[in-house]
Amino acid sequence: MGHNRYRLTVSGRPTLATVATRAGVSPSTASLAFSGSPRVTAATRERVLTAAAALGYAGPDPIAASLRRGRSGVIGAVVGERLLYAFRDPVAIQLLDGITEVLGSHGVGLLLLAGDTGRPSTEQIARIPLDAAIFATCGQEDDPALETLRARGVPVVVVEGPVVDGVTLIDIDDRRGVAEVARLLHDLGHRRVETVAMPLRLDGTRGPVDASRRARAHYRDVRHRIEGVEDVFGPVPIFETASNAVAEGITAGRALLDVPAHRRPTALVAQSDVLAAGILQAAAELGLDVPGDLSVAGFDGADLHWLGHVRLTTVVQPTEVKGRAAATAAMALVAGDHPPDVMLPVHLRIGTTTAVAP
Amino acid sequence: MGHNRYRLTVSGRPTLATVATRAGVSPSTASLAFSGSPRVTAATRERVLTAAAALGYAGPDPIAASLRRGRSGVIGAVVGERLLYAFRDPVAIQLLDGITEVLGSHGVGLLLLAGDTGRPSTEQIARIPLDAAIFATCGQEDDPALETLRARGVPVVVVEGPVVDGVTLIDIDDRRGVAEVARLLHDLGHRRVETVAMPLRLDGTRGPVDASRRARAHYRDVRHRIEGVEDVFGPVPIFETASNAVAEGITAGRALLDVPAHRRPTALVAQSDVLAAGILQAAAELGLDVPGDLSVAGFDGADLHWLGHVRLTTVVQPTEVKGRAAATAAMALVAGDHPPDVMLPVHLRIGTTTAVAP
DNA sequence: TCGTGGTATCGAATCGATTCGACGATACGT
DNA sequence: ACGTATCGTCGAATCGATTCGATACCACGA
Repeated sequence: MGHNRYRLTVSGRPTLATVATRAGVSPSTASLAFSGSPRVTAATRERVLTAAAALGYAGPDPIAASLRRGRSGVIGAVVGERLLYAFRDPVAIQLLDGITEVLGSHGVGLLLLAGDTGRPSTEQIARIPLDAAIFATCGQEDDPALETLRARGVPVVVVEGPVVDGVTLIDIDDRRGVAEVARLLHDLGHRRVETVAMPLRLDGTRGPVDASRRARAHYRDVRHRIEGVEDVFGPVPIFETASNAVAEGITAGRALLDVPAHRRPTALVAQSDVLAAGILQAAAELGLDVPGDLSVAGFDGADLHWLGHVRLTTVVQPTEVKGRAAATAAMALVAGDHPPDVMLPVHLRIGTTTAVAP
Repeated sequence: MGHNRYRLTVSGRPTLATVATRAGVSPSTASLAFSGSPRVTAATRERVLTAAAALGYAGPDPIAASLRRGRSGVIGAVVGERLLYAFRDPVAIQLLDGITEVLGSHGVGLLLLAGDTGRPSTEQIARIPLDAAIFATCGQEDDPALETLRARGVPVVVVEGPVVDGVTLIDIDDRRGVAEVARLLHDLGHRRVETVAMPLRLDGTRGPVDASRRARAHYRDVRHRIEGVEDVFGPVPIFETASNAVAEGITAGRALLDVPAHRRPTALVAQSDVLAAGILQAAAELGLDVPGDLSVAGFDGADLHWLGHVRLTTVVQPTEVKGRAAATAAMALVAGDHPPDVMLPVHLRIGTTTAVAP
């Protein structure tokens, strides 16, 4: 038999060099064979593959290939909260679904960056090889994780997050969408309207929002959805929830609806369908008829399968498209391109939860 | 200034060698400084860190470190279905939450391996550097992805999946749990009992299960949950759903309950809380009183926040613990250990959906 | 027969860090 | 003052593949 001209692994699993030697070719050729390059003869490729099979070699080590290629095939999705909470949000799930759809078709994997403290640990970001990161459900402004990633040279895509230089933004027209629903309510004669907001900051605060609190809001989309209401009604009372969850919607609903009828709002604009669902539940508890006594509108167009036959009036956003756009932008960044920001349209969907003011 | 004794990167981002040169130390020392080794003086570490800051070097490249260390810091979670469906399952989410809790504390990331075809693509598995993989919500027997992973030498943990040699199994006592709930129903006088099963295979089949279909079941837990009922009642009719979703529970409920009263079961044992929730909805539609006319039991102990005040009788499994156990086992495998299989206990939780037979 | 063009394969450099054993210097004990 | 620990730093090998430019080979035409 031929002597070994290439360094072989001392022990353990075979490497490409082992396979090459066994097939009687150079490592370079073996590599070409595995990558399916047309520069290698079918016969040679066959020999290499046979040798690999004989040695139990399952293909080039992804880590080594990553180093050489300069990319790992992993893209991170930053979901600020711990998984359990983040994934109670049907919008988050659908967004990630859209992302994986695109990434999967490129053979790239999606890695979840979560943190019970609200941020993924810097340690994690430092240790894990990421080709790019997508800020999915946590577009907090002034995010330290975003800074860390950029310092490492990891390209970043932000979904409905802060406007940062050099970061691709995938956005929807929150403000116009909410304004449309507000316009609808106004046309229906509503004048006592309040809005139930998603958290302005992740500090567990819950309750009416004053000017100073509002000025310190961390999330651009939350601000825009407030402004949309104000575009039609001018200043309205804002009730902030501690998280985007049904239970929070219930709490908010009870707080706002369990008051004397003359002070009770005739319509509530929730910043998400999940919150709206909670409000509906609170209204039912209090014996209020929707939409007879109260109109309720949401945002997202999520399919809340547990809502039963109620069709929520809402602003439908193309969540899955948003996810695909984010992933596509991320892939472009990895390829060295400079994808443009994306602004996606939203549209009003009128359901059975809004009617003329009582 | 000193001449460069170490090879520096020709252009682009600085490397550890660049930093080392600037700090006037060797690359080895710089590496030690970054890893926080006690073998390096505080003063030296300071010099290195200062040099790094000056150069805009954010720390060692994770890919290169991965190659040298032989691990990537990424663990894959195989969720068979596409994300959108997999994450409608509250149990899956809670399981993943438990997993990330442990992984996060080790600075390791969780990568989702999904596939709308039902399996993650082999291509993906080949390209992405994985230290280990956890089969989370798809313990299908004879899974090609499992084979691929093992061929690549990726350690595998299976949650409630097939029994495979050399693969760590995290299991719960499905059969005993279901038997307990069946015993309860039996003691309550129920004799016409049927069971609503999760998919036996992922082929979209829905309806009564005959012997041949049952023999071709792909999932061990599904089989065990059937056997648990049979342990008490002997052979019972089995209705298979096409997926573990509320809508499927509704469909099953309608099929089984919309029949003449004398043929209608007095109790239904669902293989999951999600399916049970659907059954409850179907029963309500048909005007059946639960638990007056019909007793319903589930499995999982998931918190279905949309169920309202109904407390489902169910078999509670420690889902989050299961996730933590899986992640812990995965970490052990990465470290070269041979973690033992784990069998977790379950317990019956009696709610308001079961009562004496009518 | 020799030159030329095209092609399949090969060599060697390279990606960027980690780690182990070696080495020099300092401190200490006698 | 000299031998010996101790401690901090350094050299060099190594992880395993990819890729570009070079080379060897073959066929073909003049």
